[in-house]
Amino acid sequence: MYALIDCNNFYVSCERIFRSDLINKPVVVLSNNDGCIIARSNEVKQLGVPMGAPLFQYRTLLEKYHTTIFSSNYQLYADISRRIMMLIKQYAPCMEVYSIDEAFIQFESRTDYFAFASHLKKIIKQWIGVPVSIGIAPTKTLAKAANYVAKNNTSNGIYICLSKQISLLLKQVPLSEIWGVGRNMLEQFKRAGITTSLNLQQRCSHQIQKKYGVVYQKLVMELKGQSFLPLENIQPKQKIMSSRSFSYEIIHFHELAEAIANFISTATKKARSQKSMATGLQVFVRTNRFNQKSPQYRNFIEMNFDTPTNDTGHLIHIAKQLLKQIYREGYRYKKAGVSLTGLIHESAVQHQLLPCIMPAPRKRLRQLLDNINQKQGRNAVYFASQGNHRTWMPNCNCRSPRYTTQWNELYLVDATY
DNA sequence: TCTGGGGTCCTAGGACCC
DNA sequence: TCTGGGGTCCTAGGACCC
Repeated sequence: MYALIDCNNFYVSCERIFRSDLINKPVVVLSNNDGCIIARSNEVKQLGVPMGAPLFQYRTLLEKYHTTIFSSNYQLYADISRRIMMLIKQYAPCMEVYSIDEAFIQFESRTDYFAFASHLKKIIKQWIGVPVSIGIAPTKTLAKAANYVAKNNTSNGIYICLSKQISLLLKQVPLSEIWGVGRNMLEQFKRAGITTSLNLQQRCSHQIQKKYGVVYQKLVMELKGQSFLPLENIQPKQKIMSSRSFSYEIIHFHELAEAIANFISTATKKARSQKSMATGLQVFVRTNRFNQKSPQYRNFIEMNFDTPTNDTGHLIHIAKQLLKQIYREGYRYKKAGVSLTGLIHESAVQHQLLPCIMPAPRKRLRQLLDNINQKQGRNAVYFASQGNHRTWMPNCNCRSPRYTTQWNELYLVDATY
């Protein structure tokens, strides 16, 4: 059997840990640059505010209901997530961390599913402060569906589906909510007369495979109760991306280059932390696609290396050369980013026959930089090309304190002393 | 005025091999 | 006019996820 443990309105719940005054009050969390609404409390969902909606379209409505608005605080959310996952792991060693707010666990059949789920739910609320929903079923896809019912159709946030009860479960889950059915497939299925989860479950999996491919064959088998998707281990990323929308539209090359240098710094740091080297680099820029009045331009360039690297300085240099090739004067750039591609493990690097371009001292330098930044805080030391002011950095005007990861932002219990 | 930032997998088709 | 029968690897694009 599988269980899916999913945090309720995760980012909002993280904010509420330290703001108990906001429980049962409308709360939203915004994307980078304070652009879109990416997490909503139940009160806000009930107002009809959709996921991913631009803030400016709903600001009046939110203000009318005295909604508390937060910029995103990823350091906080990542730390809370880490604590929850560690706690779950104590109860269920066979575990897959599926996303920042979801984990699958697998266990042998037992008789006390409900007691087990209730205990887990209670302990996570008590120790961490985050409410979760738990769905239990014979396959991962069905556990996802059970979690949907747990969240929406139950009062205790737990739903258990045994093998014989699959039809009863699927009757409560719209096809659009089935894991793996996106907007496109929903349309395609609809044209084939498949409009409900049960319709899809009852189709012959071979015919589904012929028409839609092996992905959807597995999906149908999973809906029938036959497990095809195993728990997966955390794999090193195959590519690492870093990009941002700017707080204003950038015109000058040097500002764009400064932003790109920062993206390289972020991406290479991630690559080093998973002991990966990049064999390729992509750089892209684009103007504001929503501002149809100003001329539009977007471009992308990539380069592959003979010698894999994760050296920040080296990659900043290359990225700047690439940026020169796609930068055009006269445009107003709103977004840019980089991707490290073809990542391979350090130990798998094939060295060149001819002298390596990356002498050993660079490796020591990289380690030193990472160590200092680890101890002293992000960007305690950085490359000059990353700039000092970074005025282009996305807005985050309503970010809460990073209560659990920054000494100077600790939760203040009493300020009298 | 204001519109996020990441990822994965699969398939079809072309280039190339013997 | 006639023109084999296998393979592999790579890439672009399309689908999905949070």
